[in-house]
Amino acid sequence: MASVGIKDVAARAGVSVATVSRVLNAHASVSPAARERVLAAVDALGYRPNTLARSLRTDQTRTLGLVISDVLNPYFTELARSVEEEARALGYSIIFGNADERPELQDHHIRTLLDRRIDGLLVSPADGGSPLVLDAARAGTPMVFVDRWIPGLDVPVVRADGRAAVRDLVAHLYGLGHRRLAIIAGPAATTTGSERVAAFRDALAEYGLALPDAYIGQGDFQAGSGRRATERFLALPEPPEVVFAADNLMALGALDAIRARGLRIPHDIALAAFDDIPWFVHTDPPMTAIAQPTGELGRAAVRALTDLIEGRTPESVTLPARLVVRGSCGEHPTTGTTRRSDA
Amino acid sequence: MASVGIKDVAARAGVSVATVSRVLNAHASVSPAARERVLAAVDALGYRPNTLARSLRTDQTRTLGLVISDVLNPYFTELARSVEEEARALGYSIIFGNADERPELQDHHIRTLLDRRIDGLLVSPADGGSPLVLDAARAGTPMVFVDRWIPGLDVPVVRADGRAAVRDLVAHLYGLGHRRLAIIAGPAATTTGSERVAAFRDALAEYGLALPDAYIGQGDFQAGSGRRATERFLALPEPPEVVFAADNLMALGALDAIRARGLRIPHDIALAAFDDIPWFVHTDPPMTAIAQPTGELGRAAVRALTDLIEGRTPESVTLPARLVVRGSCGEHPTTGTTRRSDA
DNA sequence: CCTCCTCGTGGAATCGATTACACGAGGGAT
DNA sequence: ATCCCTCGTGTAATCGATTCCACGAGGAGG
Repeated sequence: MASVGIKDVAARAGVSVATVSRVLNAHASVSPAARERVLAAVDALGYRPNTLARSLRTDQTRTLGLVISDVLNPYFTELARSVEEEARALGYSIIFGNADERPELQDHHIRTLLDRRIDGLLVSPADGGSPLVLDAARAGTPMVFVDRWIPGLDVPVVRADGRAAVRDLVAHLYGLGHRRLAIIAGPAATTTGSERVAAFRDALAEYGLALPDAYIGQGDFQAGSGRRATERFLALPEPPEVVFAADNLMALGALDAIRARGLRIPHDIALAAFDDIPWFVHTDPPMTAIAQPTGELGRAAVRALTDLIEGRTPESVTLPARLVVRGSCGEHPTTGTTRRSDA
Repeated sequence: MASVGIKDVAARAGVSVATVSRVLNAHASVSPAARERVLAAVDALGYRPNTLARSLRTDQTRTLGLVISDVLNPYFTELARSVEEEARALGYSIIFGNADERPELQDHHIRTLLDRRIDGLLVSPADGGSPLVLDAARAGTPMVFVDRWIPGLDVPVVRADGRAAVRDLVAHLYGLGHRRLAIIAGPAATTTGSERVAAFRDALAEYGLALPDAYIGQGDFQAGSGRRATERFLALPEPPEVVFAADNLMALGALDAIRARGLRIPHDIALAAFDDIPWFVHTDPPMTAIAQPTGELGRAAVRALTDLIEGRTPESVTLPARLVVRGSCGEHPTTGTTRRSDA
């Protein structure tokens, strides 16, 4: 039971704990003979340093916290995966927290992570201004926002810019003859929630199209809200011809609602989504979507955070998203095909 | 910068650190007056106990490790979510590790988790006998297997039994007139990899059907392998009429391959999958799948592990999986519909 | 031969908590 | 009045590492 500690190693190697620590940390001046004996003892005893004790003493954990908005969202799991990968390559571990799009759960995880004395925090804030996040930022906790951010804070932001892609999407829809376009927005308290609506409205304006309030559904980035918003659209006296979901889960909900009504896509109504995921190639019909460079974002975010931690000065990063046209918005008159891009 | 410690609280409250610790841990005998002053000081200073120090001293972290096979697999993210939820309700935190179906990565994470002195480990082993896992189990690390397991170890297992559902699936396929049935298996080193093939073979035998080697594709539970196995099936002189993928990602790969060949489901070939996910309702066509009670499994696994940690004796849990018929295997002659179940 | 570095090493303080033990005050029983 | 508990509290040891400082040995330079 009593796990082996540095003292046991020292005893077996016939040296002091100081020397053991020195060889373990590649510190200066240890004789080859001593090093040899220590290494042998470590090996024989199967010694593993206690990271708790080490971190307590050195005041660093070589651990990063990542609070994502929703584990069930494939976009965020891909992000999480790339974050962990890059962190591992840089010698850090990641501890994840899943906010489930709930601010109080987000705060719970941030609190836990801070209590664990992580070296830095990667957050995709579920709301616009959790006091905890603000405090942590001001208290100097190394922090980087990824995907979403909170304005007015001196915290680097790593994200995708979807404005151009949204413009491309609207052009595509307009070219298909659609005029009544609706959007299912994310929470207004999140940057991605409001920005995507703004980008959509601006793009519509370029075509002389308005975005009436009735065509803005309030969602929360989860499937259920996409379903409800879509049902409301379909119940309108003049329903939209296109529904644009601000993330992939709300698009899933929209699919549910449209299918439940017995309508066909894109014949009866068109659908498009922000965030591209592998399943969109195989939905019925294949989904036109805006793809983010997710892996790049995750890696850039980790690099920014480790820069911050190790005393370098990171920059915010903005990468472009791009439109991937498939069949869910209708056949393109010029090409006569519903499929322009797939796996 | 110097974060506030228990000493600062003690000083401000005019008591000793022992007293502070006692009120914080709801220990016996502290006068109401002292408790009051301590609480006030904690509040005023924004004191948070250092979990590293606490854990070092008490030799417990109230943290569980969960090593999942693949974060990109919706089945495992759902599992992870329910595990975290139940653990939180029980007062534990979860640290995740993603093995990406790679044994060496799995071992990396187990090593890291053990180094962090987690109180217990939840594993879905990516291979049949990592020495690390065996050692940890024998060394008495509280451990529970979930979904997959390693035979011959005295470790509780929480999993779904798919045998009955697989039998139902084969009955369904047979009833539809299919006779040449193929399977894309998971790694033989995993229990789920070999069990699902065995269940499938046994069910076929009940109908007097054989499972030739050529109809067993070797996959690794990831999309790419599903694609390759399917391509091989399709290149056969006598290709199967049905492909049954042993998990949802390989089914995704199979869809890619089938689509790339320009074939139609279920007209040219039928497809079914183990693991049901929300997207399967909307694939083209909707996917017939075997659904596991994922949330139940996660919760049961956490309860088993905490039982183990807290000195109770947990039991292994086996829950039944069930068949969900949709359209991907063909129209049912008696019902004349392709959709029997959806969202 | 003496002095002065450098090198390898060990002793002991330290990180921030928990907790065994000791101790003094106050109250009840005799 | 004395004895003995109980209650509230503080002192100090402890968890397992890292690291400052001191010290002795040995080599180089004068």
